[in-house]
Amino acid sequence: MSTDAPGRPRSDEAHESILSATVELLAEKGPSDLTMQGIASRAGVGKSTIYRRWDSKEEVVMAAFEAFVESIPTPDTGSIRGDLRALLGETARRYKTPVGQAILGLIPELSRNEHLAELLRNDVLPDRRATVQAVLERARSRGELRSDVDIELIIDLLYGPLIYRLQVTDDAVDGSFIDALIDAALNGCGPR
Amino acid sequence: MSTDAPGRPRSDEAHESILSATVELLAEKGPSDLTMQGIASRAGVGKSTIYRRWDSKEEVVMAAFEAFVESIPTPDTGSIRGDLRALLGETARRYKTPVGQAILGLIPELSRNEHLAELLRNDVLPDRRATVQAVLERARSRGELRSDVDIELIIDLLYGPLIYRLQVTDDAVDGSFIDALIDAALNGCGPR
Amino acid sequence: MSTDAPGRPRSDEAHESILSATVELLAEKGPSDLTMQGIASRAGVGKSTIYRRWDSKEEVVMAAFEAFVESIPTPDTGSIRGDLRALLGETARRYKTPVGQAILGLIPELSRNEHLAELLRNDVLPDRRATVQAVLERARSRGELRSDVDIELIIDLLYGPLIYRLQVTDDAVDGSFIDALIDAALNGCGPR
Amino acid sequence: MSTDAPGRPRSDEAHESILSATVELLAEKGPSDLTMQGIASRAGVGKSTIYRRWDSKEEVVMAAFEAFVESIPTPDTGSIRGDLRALLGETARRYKTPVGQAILGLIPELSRNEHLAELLRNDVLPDRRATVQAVLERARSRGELRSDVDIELIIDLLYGPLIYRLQVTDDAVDGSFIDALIDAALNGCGPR
DNA sequence: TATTAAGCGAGACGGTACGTCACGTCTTAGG
DNA sequence: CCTAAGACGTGACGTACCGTCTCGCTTAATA
Repeated sequence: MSTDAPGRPRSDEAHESILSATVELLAEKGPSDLTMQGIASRAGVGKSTIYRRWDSKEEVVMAAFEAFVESIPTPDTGSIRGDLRALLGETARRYKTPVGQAILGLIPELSRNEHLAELLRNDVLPDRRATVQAVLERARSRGELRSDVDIELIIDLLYGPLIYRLQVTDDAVDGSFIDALIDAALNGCGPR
Repeated sequence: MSTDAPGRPRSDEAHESILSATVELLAEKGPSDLTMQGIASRAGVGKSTIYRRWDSKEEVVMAAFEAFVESIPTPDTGSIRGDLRALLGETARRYKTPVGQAILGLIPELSRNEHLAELLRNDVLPDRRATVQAVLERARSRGELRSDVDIELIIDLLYGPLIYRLQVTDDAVDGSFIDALIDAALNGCGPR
Repeated sequence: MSTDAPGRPRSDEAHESILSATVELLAEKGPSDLTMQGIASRAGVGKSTIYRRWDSKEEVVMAAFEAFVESIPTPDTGSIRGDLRALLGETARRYKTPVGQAILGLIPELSRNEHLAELLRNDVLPDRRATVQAVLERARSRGELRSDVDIELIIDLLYGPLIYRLQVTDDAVDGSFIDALIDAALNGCGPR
Repeated sequence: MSTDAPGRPRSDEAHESILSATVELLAEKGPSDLTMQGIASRAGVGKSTIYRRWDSKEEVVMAAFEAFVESIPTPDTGSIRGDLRALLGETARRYKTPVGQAILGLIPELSRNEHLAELLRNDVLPDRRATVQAVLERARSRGELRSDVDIELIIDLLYGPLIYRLQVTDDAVDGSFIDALIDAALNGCGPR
């Protein structure tokens, strides 16, 4: 008994080489110089092999993104400050790589492409949320956080400024910025 | 005596109808269906009349943005919470408009297009910075802020999460979020 | 003891359904909309089953032609006029059918495809030549033709105008045209 | 007062270089290796400049034909045999050229493409008819033809065999064939 | 008042990428 | 070794925009 589809199965090799080629070309030339023919020839593949799997360039890029971004490991340094410093540092580091830059370049696509947005919101963000949540739970049990803190809010509070700097102002995102950011998030800017 | 350039002067009417057409088309069809020919024919203008004024579609959109988004008035409600609530509420409202969406879509272009980045960083951001600074100065003189607070940091802390939500997570950016954001920025999430 | 090739023998059923499908599709959609995939799926056959038997689409079509066009029976009415009228009438009738139209459509392929041209010239034309020759020999023995008449020339003289009308001018090819053609071929257009 | 269309006029230079490139490539590589991109780059022209003028490759080829095949001059040798020999000889010569071959290849398209058929029947055939008619009228006035001869029939009788040979049988179309053809058309093949 | 020089709407220009389609070959599992 | 199915690499198709160029025509300041 067989449950396979009839005919020649799709090539895993082609699948992967398409995604690799996409990542490489994004890193080398940026999203606006990414072409389907370019991906195809870098991957050693026909264009139709790409279109058989995805409907548009954006979907290919998103698939490449998913394949590329493995989960950031959950840090456990014993303090919330250490954990967050590790987490944000690694996040910043990744987004500064060429591929990370390319991924940032995809963000505005989210508002146009519902499928892409769903992919991100269902597959990528929950993963990050789980990591941050683990860190915050431990912090709360150590009394480093108020008990009523909203996890979504604190994610926004930490990642929002980080991505904002990387994208918009291009100000430095270094250790001292991350420390200041954590400090502000924990202590606030109001009078003590 | 005249210092005018010789020849027929550029038509203010054409200028404005181009920007209006751009805004209309952005609103109607979204940024990715915006074409120069589309702008030109909606505006009743030749394409070269557009290219005589701007170098690319992005610059037209940016100009439409500048023309459309007049400076947000500096609020003065008597408390930092009220002022920030007004400021962030208006900012969020504007970014939710079609043109605001289009502007958000230009963000990734910033890392590739130095001219665009300069436009934004020289013309738009300082304006906002001045507004926020005025609000914060008054707050500081009322004792609502620590004296050593970093104005860049607090801008990041307020606008970063806001834009992050609008762009990435598409979570609600409403009054209660803004209140929570202000609260977190002022009081922090750490133990009291 | 067996002298057959090893393995599963080729399916006669597949063979015939390919040729039938080819004829049907030629009749329905014309040669330029004929695709191998179309033949295969109409025949309920895989593309490679076709390519195992023929090297190209043209050869499939030619094979379909051979299978479809059986030889026109040699008429014997007692006069050259009657014989030629029967022969040309039947030829015209066949070329007016959808499949006949499709065959006419293959003619220009002859100058590009040597293999196709050979097939036609070795298999189809000699057959026709023999038929015409039989008719003419009888006519000559009855004194209805000059003794030195060139059979190739008279074939050209009869079939050329017929096919020319069918293909090029789309003028009527009916009984009275055929009569006029035969008359002209026998008596000429010069003064009596 | 101006009757010009608005906007930049179409370039005659581009027009002609497209047709020349088409003819060159037909001659060099044959009709089946003729591509639009090939024509465009040989002509130093964008593909859209071609598509702005013609709807398909076939129409480009037809236009190249019209541009290439200027009208055959009406011969006047003093005898019908001489005139027809000149006319058919020149016709045969032209159809043997690469472009002529390409035109022959277009014939089956006539039964599918009404626009193409009209082009041929309105522009090309009447011209030829007029030429033949002039020759035949003179012949008739010299008593070289019966008075009741049907001009369409004699055109078919002369051109049909000629094209038939060129297309189908690939037999020689030379001086002696043309002489025999004229002789048969004038005197017929029946007994004297 | 006539000249002049740039702007104007229109639309053609040379390009380039798109997504589709058919080609002829290859690779499955099964007969 | 055949079969049906269908994926494969290739390459042409015709479309849509890009940003530039070329028309004939305003439009105002200058001479």
